[in-house]
Amino acid sequence: MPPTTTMKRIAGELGVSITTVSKVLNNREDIGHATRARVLAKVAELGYQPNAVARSLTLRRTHTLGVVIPDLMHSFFVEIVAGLEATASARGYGLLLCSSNEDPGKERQELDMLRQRQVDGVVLGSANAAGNTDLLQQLTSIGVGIVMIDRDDHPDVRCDRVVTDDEEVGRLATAHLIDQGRRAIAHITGPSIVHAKRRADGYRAALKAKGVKLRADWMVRGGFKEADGYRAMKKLLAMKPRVDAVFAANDPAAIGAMKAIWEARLRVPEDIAIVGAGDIALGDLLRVPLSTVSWSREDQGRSAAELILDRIGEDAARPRGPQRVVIPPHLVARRSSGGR
Amino acid sequence: MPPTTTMKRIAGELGVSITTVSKVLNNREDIGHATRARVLAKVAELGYQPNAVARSLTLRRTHTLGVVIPDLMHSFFVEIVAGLEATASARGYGLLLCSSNEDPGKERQELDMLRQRQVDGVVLGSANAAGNTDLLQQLTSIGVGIVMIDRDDHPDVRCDRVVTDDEEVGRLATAHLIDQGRRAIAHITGPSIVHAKRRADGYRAALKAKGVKLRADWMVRGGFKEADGYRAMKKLLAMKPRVDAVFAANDPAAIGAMKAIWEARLRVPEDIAIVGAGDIALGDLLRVPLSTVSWSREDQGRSAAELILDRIGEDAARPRGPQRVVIPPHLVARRSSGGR
DNA sequence: TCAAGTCACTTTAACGTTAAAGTAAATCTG
DNA sequence: CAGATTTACTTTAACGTTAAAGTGACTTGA
Repeated sequence: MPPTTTMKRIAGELGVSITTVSKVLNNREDIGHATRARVLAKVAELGYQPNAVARSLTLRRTHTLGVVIPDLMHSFFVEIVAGLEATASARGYGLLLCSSNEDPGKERQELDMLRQRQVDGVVLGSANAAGNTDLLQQLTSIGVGIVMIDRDDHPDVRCDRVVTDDEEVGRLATAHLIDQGRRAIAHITGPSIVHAKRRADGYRAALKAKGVKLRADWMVRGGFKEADGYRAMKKLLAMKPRVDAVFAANDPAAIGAMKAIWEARLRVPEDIAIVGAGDIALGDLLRVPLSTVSWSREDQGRSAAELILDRIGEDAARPRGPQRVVIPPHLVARRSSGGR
Repeated sequence: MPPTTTMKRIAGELGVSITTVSKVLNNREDIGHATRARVLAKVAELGYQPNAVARSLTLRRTHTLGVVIPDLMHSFFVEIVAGLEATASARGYGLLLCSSNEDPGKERQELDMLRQRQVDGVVLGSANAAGNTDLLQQLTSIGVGIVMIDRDDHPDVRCDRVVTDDEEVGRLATAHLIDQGRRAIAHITGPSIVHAKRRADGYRAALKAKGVKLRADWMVRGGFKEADGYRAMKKLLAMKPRVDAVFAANDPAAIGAMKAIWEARLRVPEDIAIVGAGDIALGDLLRVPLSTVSWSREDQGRSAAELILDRIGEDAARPRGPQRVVIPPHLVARRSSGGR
């Protein structure tokens, strides 16, 4: 192994002090023309690269963000990470990626690891992490910036948040179905998290706004998985009169619902129109392309990175209160709602 | 901001030397019962956490792997990262994630960044990176381990590799179509990289092995994107007699081919059977579920992590030559091939 | 009983960098 | 032309940790 090139080596070969080399590399003013040139030449000759670890130690800055997401396999989070990566990388920050697998224990462990590694900030995409409030507070207290993605829990943690307008998601989906002339519109709800509840609120609000009847038994308990949507739809199909449209809390649930409809030998959208939410990849390639409510995950990731970097970066303005960025959703009308 | 708890602080409060604290935390033998207990108590009381940056500086080990992939949006690479993450995290290693966007320039920049950050190893998932051989060699020369995923270029770089058996991929797909009774089997090729060429080799080999005629004009130039498959299929549909089966170099191309078939008012698989490769997410939810050849990307990621950690980890055996792990593919028969 | 260990520590130095304070020599100022 | 200022550096200390060498006190062995 060749000896690593350090400032010491450069200084030694030139007969100047290490500090002089450091100053040249940091573009300090108090270095003479000639010396600067000599140092730069040597740096090029030896292919010197600064050691970021040593730098981090003195500067107390790692230029690294920790990213904790619940599930790498879920395209949703990955798209957010893509947005994060683009912004962070452009600003010279690295991303330390962790997966919590929805497990608060693992999440805790990962957060601890990130703290030990002295990351400058943490992006938290976990869907559930009750119980780690203490750690999060501790992190902010030692100056680590935190951004939460699509979460409204941990009210006591002073941090930025980037969220979707979930009520608007429900409103857009439902209003679209009404606009398509449907009047018996059901909702397959998600799990009991704020997230999903707000989508249900939007569903109710849209019906009310347009004066369409809301029947309590048309809101059936579902979930965020395909099987949940399937089961819920089975229940809806058993009711009379039959509903003519369904807004499912997310796309996998909507796909499950479609499967149940086909099994009952009915047609989508002729007999029952379907709208989901989340715009999963390939939704447009399904047997019946799925209408959905979408929002830019890349923007969400980008915003998260910007918030945190503006808070902790060198050019950080004076301290400011917790920010909240809302990413607006929009309707993607495909065939499942008869929208196209 | 509360003062950070360091070994210095602990040593100070107890009136012992910093080294003593360090020894306790590293479970060294030469510390007395009583002292050990006192230190441990203080550590717990102050919630001391070691500073990984300082540790890295002295130990010359960051316990971090760099991961460079071409595209975060592509589920293929993400699944590999998931495999990597699980293994690395379990062994106490962090993952520094970079996206090269298929751009050799950006890749170079990312590799440089990883070097400055003193990562212990690099996992290279980039699809193309001609021109960076020098950097890679330099990295290995300073002791950084490298694993390449699904690549056979850069023959001069001494590193481990984890690849699929692409010829087998082609063989499995083609043999399956033959077994389904098809005899006019076309192949939509991928781009001109070894990867895709080997799949074509497998196609030819399978036909030959089973004595099925191979017509040169049944191999049409495609690509790895949906549009490529669509275009290629258009050409195939213009030929007489019509083919009754197609093996597309990957799933997106297969999906494009199906679209072309439907546009021609033909049926899949009744008129033309289709098999892809790669097993993209949701392939089973398509209008016609897509038959494909799959292999475990998670295993691929896991293997990569194991190879590199066994090479560079503290428990690393004596130096060994470059390893090569082959992940075996298997057929996933769905409806598009009439296989189910 | 005294040299040779052993035990339980401490001291010193180092990892590669930057910040702050120090210092000669050259230059300006009135 | 003496004192103040500027220029172009160097010295010292620090970031938080670990490795290697050192050091007394106490134990062992013949």
